[in-house]
Amino acid sequence: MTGERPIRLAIVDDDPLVRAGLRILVGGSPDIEVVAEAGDGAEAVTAADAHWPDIILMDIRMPRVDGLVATRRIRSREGAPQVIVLTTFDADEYVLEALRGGASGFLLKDTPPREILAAVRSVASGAATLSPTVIRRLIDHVADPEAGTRRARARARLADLTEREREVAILVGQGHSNAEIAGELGMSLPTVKGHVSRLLSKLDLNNRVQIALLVHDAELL
Amino acid sequence: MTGERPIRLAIVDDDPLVRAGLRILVGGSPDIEVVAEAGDGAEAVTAADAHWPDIILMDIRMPRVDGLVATRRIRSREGAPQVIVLTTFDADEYVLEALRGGASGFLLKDTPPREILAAVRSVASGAATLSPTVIRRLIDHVADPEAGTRRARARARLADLTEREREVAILVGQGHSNAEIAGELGMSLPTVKGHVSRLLSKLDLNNRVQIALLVHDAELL
DNA sequence: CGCCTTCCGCACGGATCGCTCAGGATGGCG
DNA sequence: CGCCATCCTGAGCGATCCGTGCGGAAGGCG
Repeated sequence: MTGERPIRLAIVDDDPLVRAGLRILVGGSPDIEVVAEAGDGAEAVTAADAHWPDIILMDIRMPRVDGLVATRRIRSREGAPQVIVLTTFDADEYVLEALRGGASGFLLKDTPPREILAAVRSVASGAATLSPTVIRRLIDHVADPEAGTRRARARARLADLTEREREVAILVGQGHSNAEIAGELGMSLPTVKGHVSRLLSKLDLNNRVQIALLVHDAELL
Repeated sequence: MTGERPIRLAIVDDDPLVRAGLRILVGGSPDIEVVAEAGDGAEAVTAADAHWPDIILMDIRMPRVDGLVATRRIRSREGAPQVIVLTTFDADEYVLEALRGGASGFLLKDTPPREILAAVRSVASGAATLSPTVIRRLIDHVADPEAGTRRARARARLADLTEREREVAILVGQGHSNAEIAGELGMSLPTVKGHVSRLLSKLDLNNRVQIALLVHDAELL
């Protein structure tokens, strides 16, 4: 990697001291070159357009336009630079919002300098880098025990249905009427009714909406 | 960390060669001690009970009981050991299922030996460790633009509803009948019908199931 | 084969849903 | 005040849904 052209880096932080620190940090690495700095999100967007960096180190809490919004704006273009969020706050909302906005990294400011540089290189080569606590947050978020067991329970209840019944249940879950289902599955309307009726009784439900909700909990799409 | 008692490690893989390789790898690290080995998921569960390791390196594809099921079983107990999944396959399903099952690590088998050891130590000290490609997968999953915008779109459609209409919509989304809604909100049955009817027309839908699905997309629970 | 079980299919009736039309209450505006 | 707009409320009626009952096809078993 060091034999290639240097990585073009932009630094975005409202605190001049932080920017200076990062600049000095990068100064020791000939394979990384600081091509732009910005003090808020608005400047960041224009700087990204003007200097086409490979990577942007982005703070979140900044005046005018914050880093999350700036990230989304920058990443919405084709061939946009990669964004690594670098902040003191690892609140769940921030992490998810940043990653959804297109960030490829999320580092806390207590990250050792060496690892910040490593993250820049790693993201430049296509990977993603997150601080350990951020990874933990992300895992907890997808692991969401509630959602997991709800799906499992729903699947269990749907387990001993006939193949035909399951097909009908899924179409009910899509919001189709009995007539539509009849057409879709090639059977008569009263037959569909029969299946729906059996579904209600087997699953101990009161109406088709509850069938639909159960199907969605089971994630049969 | 090296001054403490050694990390108790269990190795679970159906391939004796892989187990041997890992054993030799760990052999060079005095701070890690292999206390158990297992060749399938069932053995893994009993071994975890018998030897209470701190960390388990777990393969996924194994005869009888696979690593995902074994992970879930082991992690369902109090004070269970941490599990690091170590596999060649990084399919989305595997990653999510493993993390939901309680795994604290997910490494691909092409991970350099040094980093496997680092991951063991890191997880032992409470952090989580994922291979870069796995992190990428995880990010893509939470970033899922579809889910994010679906919620946003659903909210937008529900935005210009009356307060009363929204209340009715939510109860429809819970699977309640019109009569139940009437009781719940203290109005007459025909009134509820009127609201539902207006909901269908305003939202351009065909039946109450679709209202329910929209409410759930908007996450109004 | 005869018997049983399970599933699919269908028809009828009562219950529920969904549409249309309309009255009444509130608030803004000239 | 008169007028309009918006919202909540309600009644009548046709369409759809849901429950019950029944017949037929397919498979297991003595």
